[in-house]
Amino acid sequence: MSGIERKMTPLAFDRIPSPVIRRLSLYLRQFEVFRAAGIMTLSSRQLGDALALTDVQVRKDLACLGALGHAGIGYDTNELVSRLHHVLGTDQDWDVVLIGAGNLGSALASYGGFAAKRFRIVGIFDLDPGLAPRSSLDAIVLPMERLEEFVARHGIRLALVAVPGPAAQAVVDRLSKAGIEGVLNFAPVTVTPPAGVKMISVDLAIQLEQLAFQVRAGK
Amino acid sequence: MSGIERKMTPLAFDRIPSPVIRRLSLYLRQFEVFRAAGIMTLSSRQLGDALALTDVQVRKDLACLGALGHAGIGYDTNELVSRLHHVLGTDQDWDVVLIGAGNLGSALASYGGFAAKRFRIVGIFDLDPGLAPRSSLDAIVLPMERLEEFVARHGIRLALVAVPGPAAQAVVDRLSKAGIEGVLNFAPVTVTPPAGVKMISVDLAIQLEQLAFQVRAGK
DNA sequence: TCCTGTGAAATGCTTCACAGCG
DNA sequence: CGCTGTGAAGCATTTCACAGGA
Repeated sequence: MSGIERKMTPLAFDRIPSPVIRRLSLYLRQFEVFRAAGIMTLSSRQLGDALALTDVQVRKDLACLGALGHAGIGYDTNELVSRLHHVLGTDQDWDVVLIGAGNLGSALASYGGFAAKRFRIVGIFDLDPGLAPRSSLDAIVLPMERLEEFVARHGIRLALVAVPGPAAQAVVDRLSKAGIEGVLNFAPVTVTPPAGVKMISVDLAIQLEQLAFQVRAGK
Repeated sequence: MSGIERKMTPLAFDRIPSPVIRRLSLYLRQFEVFRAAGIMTLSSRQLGDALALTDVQVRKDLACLGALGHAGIGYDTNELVSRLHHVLGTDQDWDVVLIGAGNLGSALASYGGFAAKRFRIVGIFDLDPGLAPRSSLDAIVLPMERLEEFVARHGIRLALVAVPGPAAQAVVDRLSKAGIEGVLNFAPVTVTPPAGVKMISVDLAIQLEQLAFQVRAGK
């Protein structure tokens, strides 16, 4: 297959059901594991076993990207990795700003997992720019006043928000005005995304609470 | 349980649909916000507006806890807060161990949000116990050898795993043998939970990837 | 035979429409 | 009236069953 590469048509991404999109990231992660192990081809069954999904579900999901499987063989590891990166948007570099250089913020700043997916934290902002969060940071902590200019100058579209809860909504509103289009919010409060801004919120305490529920329910 | 209050029947928690359970944590967080503002009663409409959900969905969800609303009035803030805490399991203290005292691990150790929900990190374990992660920690970093004894002695049921990806599966297996029943995993790999262990995984890079997708798709 | 892809059935969740209470 | 609770309808997602290629 792939003489020179397959077509990479944009496809109708907006019609992929969101449960599928969430799983695509898992497929990608898993394909990369198998590829690193030198496995060139993978069946929907193998992939499903690894991720605790059925083989049919894997096939239905991957079919959303177009017919990429090979009957009798499975899916080509390299092909799927690049296809999934393309669909998910990680076939390009993304510059990101981080707001908040406290405990969580500095952990995010030095977290290696982002760089592995081509996300680069190019600016860190905090009310107190004196905070030198941790040892080796790629970026320096800047005062909030510099935010708008920095975002505009670098054409940044994504932001990580790791500020205290009470500050979060105002920060997100300000980011929106500065031109940010996507926010990954770690503040443990409900934040209403301004028009035109996509937001995903991760509340660590809520995740633990959900786990406690499952453990108690034996579910 | 407690004299006056409502009955707090266990109900059939295991039949609450999981999308509902995820939202219950959001309702709880929101009820607490309104309660802190001195608001004693809340309608499904108000709650829905705050969380970008329809009023019907809020009512259907809360109906899973039994008929707690008051027609013409709404839901009693105090009543719902304690009911939700009871259902979700945060009406009791949970002792938690943390495995991994690197960047993310030490941020988790000093994250205030857990304590606010009555989760207490009582032990931190790392291959390198010399790591004194950050300033004021409630717990000291212990060597991995002490894990089993510690978990057994304190009767701990929940663990946070913030170790490097390649170590995660082995750590989770070991935690399971030590008696842990629930794992909140931050390692960016697929981990298969041992029998009898509930697991929730949070992959920060995947969240950012999902956000990038949404931004690019304009969806 | 081992595999993918896909209509069709089954399931689960959300939304609608409305009965009923304070 | 305003607001809850709920059967029924409407949608979305998952699972089933099977056709067909290598």
